Amino acid sequence: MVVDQSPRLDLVFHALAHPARRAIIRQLSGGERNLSELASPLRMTFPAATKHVRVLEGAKLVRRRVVGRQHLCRLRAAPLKEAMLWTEQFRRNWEARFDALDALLEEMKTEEMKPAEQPRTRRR
Amino acid sequence: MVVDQSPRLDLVFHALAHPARRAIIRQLSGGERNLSELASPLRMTFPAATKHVRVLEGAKLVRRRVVGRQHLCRLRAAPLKEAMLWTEQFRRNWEARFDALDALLEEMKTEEMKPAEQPRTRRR
DNA sequence: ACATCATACAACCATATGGTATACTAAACC
DNA sequence: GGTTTAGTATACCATATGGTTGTATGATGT
Repeated sequence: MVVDQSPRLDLVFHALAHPARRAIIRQLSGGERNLSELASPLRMTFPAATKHVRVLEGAKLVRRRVVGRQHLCRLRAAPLKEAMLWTEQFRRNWEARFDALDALLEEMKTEEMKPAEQPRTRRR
Repeated sequence: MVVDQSPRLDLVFHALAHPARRAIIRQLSGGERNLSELASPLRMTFPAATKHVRVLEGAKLVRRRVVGRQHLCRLRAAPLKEAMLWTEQFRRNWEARFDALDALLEEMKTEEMKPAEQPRTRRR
């Protein structure tokens, strides 16, 4: 498992990487919306906005149901949970209180694995 | 604040959207690595790999320091925390036990704010 | 029946992305 | 001093992305 080959995460993170799509998600967190409602606050044409919705659908973040001439979209946040779980793996890397311990363990490991590498001092 | 205009999040989520870059982050979570170490497990040429490292640097997820001819990279996970906090906003949308309450609150809100909108029944 | 509304679809465009190959620079090693 | 070694820089390529305009379709309201 050298390269974390997870096309699902690719799609989800890519979907989140655009402000318009995050704005859509935000709107949908307030409940179901049709495409016009989703598009109107975005400073772009309607087709552009619906393309963003399609990207979100591709990532399984949005589900659409057609009612008459309206396409109602609803947030499916489960993939966000997956994304958050992936991110969560690295929590210890941003928790400051672990920094010193991390540094120590790291130096002990590098010393026994790669004796050539001298222990380094940490800044911050 | 219609469109969540946060270029930082753009960069972070985009950085996470590629398996090679997630693999690099994973490696760096085990401590400092030089570019060759980062590149070797990725099935691509060295220049391609260093481009990915640059993307991570652009998102402030990786910091590089030069020691002799080696470029040592270290994970800066703080931006991951930001990303996780953004995602966290929508936790209630994927927590099943809140679904019924969410639906109720949503219907109450839409009834008082937009009287034209008829309360919709929720599936699932 | 007709106009309007909500949306789709296609063509097109500029730029970004992800990759390659090749040539270059500078430190480390013998 | 010459050869690895580690990494950069440039040019190039195919495809993806994010946007536009214009046209079509089908449901709704009068």
